[in-house]
Amino acid sequence: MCSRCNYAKLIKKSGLDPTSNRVRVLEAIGSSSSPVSAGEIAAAARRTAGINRVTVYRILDLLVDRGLAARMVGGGRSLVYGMAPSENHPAHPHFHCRDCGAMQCLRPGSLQVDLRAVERSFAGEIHGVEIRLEGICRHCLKKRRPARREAG
Amino acid sequence: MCSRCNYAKLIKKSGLDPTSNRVRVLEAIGSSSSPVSAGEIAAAARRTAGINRVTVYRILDLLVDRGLAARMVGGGRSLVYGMAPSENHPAHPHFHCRDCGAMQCLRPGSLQVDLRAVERSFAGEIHGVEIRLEGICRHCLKKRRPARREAG
DNA sequence: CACCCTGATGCAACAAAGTTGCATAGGGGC
DNA sequence: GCCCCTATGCAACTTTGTTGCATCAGGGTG
Repeated sequence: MCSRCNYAKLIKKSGLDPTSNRVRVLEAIGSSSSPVSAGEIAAAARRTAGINRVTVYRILDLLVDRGLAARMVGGGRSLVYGMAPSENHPAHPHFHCRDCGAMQCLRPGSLQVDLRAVERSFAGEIHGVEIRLEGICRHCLKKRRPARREAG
Repeated sequence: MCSRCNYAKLIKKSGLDPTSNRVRVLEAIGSSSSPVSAGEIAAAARRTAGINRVTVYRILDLLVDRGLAARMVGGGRSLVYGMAPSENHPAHPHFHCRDCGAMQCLRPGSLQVDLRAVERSFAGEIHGVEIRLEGICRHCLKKRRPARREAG
């Protein structure tokens, strides 16, 4: 989503050592236009240098834990990772297409929730919100009704 | 969440045969006060009669596919299942506690989103929305600051 | 009733995803 | 140099989910 982020700085700000592996993992997440799976992250990180599967999992846990990355459901049973909200990566809802399984990030702010109501009635501390839309993306819609104009 | 649901009828309405396994799986989901994992569902269903692991997975896929159940991320990497919105189970947001990992269902309607804005700008078809709050539940808050009154 | 078809289920083997324990390497302080 | 700490790798393992195939129950047809 963003290639001008200083990932090392982000990591440092969260109190972690910005090792090259960590930077590469976060970079893999941040430079993708939509959330990515652990496997894809490992593959991407491996393209620039060797990295072990286990290391990727451990780093992902760290990043999620420190609030640098966000874990969510992809299509089916898979889990995917995206950048957690930060300066260059504003919070945004996600859309999952039931047909092709693709996930996409929606425009930040395209969907607002009013947290104040819950905060009044809910006795815990709220740190974040994740909104996920489910449906059919425009590509799949087009495939389904290819002759819409003629069919009327 | 609800024990007066007629699960068999729900299943039938979706066009599926209400076999006893399917009813038991949906019942396991619907009678839990918070979303449950596939493993827990299998265990619950097994309490009333034998059921195979594979069958549970297959039924879960079916239920999710037919919109009877909803799949979401639990704590960490786990996936959990809850009732999809229906008559007796209105849509509601979920809360996940970072500390204890527990998930809870919030009151239906405690959090509203205005879909119209997205629908105007988004070129796909939206079928559903899932809202997930992340934070610390009140039990864990209490554990963290046990002597709040005295500490001031 | 025998026959056949269909869909649901079970079983076993498999594959993928994630985890654990332990060894090693590198950096900082003594 | 020595010690300690953390990050990483590696191999083995567990858990979770999937596939292929056999079986079984039910429903229709002769």
